[in-house]
Amino acid sequence: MRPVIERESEQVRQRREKLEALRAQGPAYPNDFRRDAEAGELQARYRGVTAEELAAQAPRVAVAGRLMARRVMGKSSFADLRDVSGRIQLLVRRDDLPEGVYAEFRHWDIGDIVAVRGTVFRTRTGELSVRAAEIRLLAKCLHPLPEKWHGLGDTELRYRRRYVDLITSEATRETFRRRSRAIDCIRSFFVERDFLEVETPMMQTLPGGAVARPFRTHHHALDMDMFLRVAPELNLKRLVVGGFERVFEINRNFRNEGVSTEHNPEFTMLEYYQALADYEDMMDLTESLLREVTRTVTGSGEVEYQGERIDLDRPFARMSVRDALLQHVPELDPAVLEDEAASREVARSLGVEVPDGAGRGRIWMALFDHFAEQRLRQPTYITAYPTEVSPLSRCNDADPFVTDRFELFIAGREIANGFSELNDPDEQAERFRAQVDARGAGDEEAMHYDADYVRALEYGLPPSGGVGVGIDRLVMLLTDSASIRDVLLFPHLRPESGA
RNA sequence: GGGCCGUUAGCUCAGUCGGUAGAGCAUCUGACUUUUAAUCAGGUGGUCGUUGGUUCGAUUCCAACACGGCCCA
Repeated sequence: MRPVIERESEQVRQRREKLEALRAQGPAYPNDFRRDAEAGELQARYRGVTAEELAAQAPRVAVAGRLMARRVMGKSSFADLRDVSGRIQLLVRRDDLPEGVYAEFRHWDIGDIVAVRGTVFRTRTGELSVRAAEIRLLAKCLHPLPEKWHGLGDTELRYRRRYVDLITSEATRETFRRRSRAIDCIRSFFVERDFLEVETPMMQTLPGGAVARPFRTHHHALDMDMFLRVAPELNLKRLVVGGFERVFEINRNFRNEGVSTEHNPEFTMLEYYQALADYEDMMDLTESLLREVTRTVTGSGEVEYQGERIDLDRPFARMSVRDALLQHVPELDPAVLEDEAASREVARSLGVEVPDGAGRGRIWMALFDHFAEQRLRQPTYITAYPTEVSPLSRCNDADPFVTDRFELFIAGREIANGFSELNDPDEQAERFRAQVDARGAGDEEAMHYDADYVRALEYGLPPSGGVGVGIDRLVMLLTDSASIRDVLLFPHLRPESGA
């Protein structure tokens, strides 16, 4: 890691001197220039227009952007200008400009923000360019940009100085455009289906809705501890009780866990709830959603992720936790799964750690996490999760050991989690009590008893289905990103040390 | 939390079996009026992540620490 307190480099000093010279001449940061064209728009507009046709039209344009390259040949220079839409070449000639301007231009730096008025034309080699009749410096870049060819390679610097990464890397820009497009598409998908978008509190007096450790904070005026939410789930179901029968929220959750290529302490979650629907309806809905988002963002229902073809066009496979265990753990006898002591014994013999106090359900999941999860490459719904690990899900009518719940796995990673909602208030109260017991036994992730939520259920929650989708992981898939940090503009890192 | 790897010029990287460092790009000076990784000539720029140890001498060897990456829990 480089020291934070940077000695001013030779190059920064030189650029600062240039800035001081600019200040002496007048406003160094003017804001009176307005453009009437963007680079990408010009490229599109004149595609296929010949040099002769362009010369006849001689369109006048005003453009502005960052100077990305310069090729000086004496009294004439070419430069690359980049704006939000793309790139266009400038031709800057001494004899086209007012006296003295060209000499100044030659001292500008790569990275400077410049404005140009001029004529669109095609060069000898056919490249669309703007021949400058007027050129101004709008904002000085005081730091040298990373090398044009390799860009910024230091991953740490890419995350810490995302602005530099974005200046330098088209791949990074494209990742975040795709992220935005994905969220836009998700929003349209639900709005078209008459779902209401809502926002529920990030700060809660009681964290709930997921099995996770929360962040704690403090409200000074009220002098009370509060928690950052680990999920919006309970509030969203309160809204369904209130009569908003289809709701969704796209927002941040906070979980006080480790940081890894798949975990960031704050992450974006999509949750949606629909009355008069069960988990199978929600699987169908989720499948349509993911297929549509994938096609919209990537142009195809098939994506390549880290060298692997992932097909979201084909119907997603569906398999119960139990069947997944039997398929992926050959040592397992079906009878063993029915017996807690035998299950624990097998887990131990296979080197799978099982937490103290875990019942048969948690043992199943320990085995599943260890053996099955990473083998689920193509989109696969795993269903029938043990009730023990599903405190908010409705029990299966035929087999109350499991719930009507699913999780979706793609490329070995959990992408979505959904279920038929438990809407029996008395049973929910009982499940909360079991969670409180687990908490008492040392499970820090176990849920609290949420009396108001039980009361909401007492008013009657229509039978409903609900789903949560991890947006960051979905975007990783859509952008072929290996780490969650690559799809977060400002991933959490330790503070830069003070040298 | 554990293991492995990395940290050298603004950027991307070489290198020193221990004698205080190089390249390309960028930057500066000069040449050049259609280039596109422009070209040509010459220059500037470094507490070799931090601290300590070994040594006549450490950027290099050793240790601790910091930050990051990958894997594991």
